[in-house]
Amino acid sequence: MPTYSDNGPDPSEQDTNLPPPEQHARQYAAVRDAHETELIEDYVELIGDLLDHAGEARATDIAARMGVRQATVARMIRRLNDQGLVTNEPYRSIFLTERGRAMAEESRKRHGVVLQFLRSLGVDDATARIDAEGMEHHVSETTLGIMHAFTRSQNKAGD
Amino acid sequence: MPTYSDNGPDPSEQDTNLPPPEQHARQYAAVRDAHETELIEDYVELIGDLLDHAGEARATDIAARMGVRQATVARMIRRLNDQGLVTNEPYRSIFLTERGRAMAEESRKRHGVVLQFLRSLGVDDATARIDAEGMEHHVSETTLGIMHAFTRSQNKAGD
DNA sequence: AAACTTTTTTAGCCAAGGCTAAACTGTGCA
DNA sequence: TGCACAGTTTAGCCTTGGCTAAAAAAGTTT
Ligand SMILES: [Mn+2]
Ligand SMILES: [Mn+2]
Ligand SMILES: [Mn+2]
Ligand SMILES: [Mn+2]
Repeated sequence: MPTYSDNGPDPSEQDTNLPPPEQHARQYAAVRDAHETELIEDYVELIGDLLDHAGEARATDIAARMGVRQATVARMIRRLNDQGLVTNEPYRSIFLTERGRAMAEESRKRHGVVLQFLRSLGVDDATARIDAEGMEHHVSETTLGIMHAFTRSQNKAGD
Repeated sequence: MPTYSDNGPDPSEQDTNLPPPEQHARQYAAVRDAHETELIEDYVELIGDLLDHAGEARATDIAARMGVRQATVARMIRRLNDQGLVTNEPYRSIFLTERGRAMAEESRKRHGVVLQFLRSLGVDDATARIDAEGMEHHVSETTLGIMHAFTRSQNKAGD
């Protein structure tokens, strides 16, 4: 029977106490950082998916899948171009740069790990897809590794 | 050796195929919805925590823990007041309304479930806190329930 | 009591990310 | 060939959530 006496703080206390202010602030700062890159990553990932599955990435399709207006997409494409993630010429389809492809691949992989993890936890597909879309940007490398390992062990057990 | 022939779509295909455009759009819409309420919830939750642990919630402390400037906090407090979540008088401490208390309690609970879940997955405390701060807003009720059940079963197994 | 310090508030700047409306381009069909 | 329609771009509006700077109130010290 384990005791926690000389094993760090009492775990029941760990929940009710606030972390020190600086650590607390770093938590929120990490969330703000994630939100800065989140949309960019989703656009790049989506463009990569469209290129792979539909052969080309048109603004109309991006708008339909993002659920926003074309004007919104047009401005975002300009921003992606400014950041060196896509190449595009007026009235033509959009392509990823080398950097864009790398980001798309990264995002696709991370998104997949989170989605599979939720599925192997027992979450239904539609819900898992919704939750993964938001969660993926807030999962650290550490947690991602643990999720991946968990998924693998689950799938091994159930084959 | 299992076959997937009459068992729905081939699971290996489930990852590489895009969902239909309308479903895809709903995923991103859900993320946008979550982001609309996210900050509000974090403020209300933090104010509740400060009231419980420090006895009062001062703008300075909120700013320090949020990692933002006081001017930013001041404007957010006005917004919370407009939304009927807090009461505040000039140069005095901030209090939660009935609705505010309810939201704080909700958020606190949900945050706790996600944090405990990550811990029981094996994520270290500091990382779990950072990830939970962002993930909590993107976890559906369905997934939350599954996380809670998982945590309970883990803790039962390890006592 | 006066002076100084801290806290709070207000005003105004900026970028991001939604929107509508209108102009422009390109394509396909009569 | 010409024209209509679909797709794209641009201009300009709005809200959110950061920021700085400066004014005003409250609290503390001498
Ligand atoms: Mn994604
Ligand atoms: Mn996403
Ligand atoms: Mn949070
Ligand atoms: Mn988020």
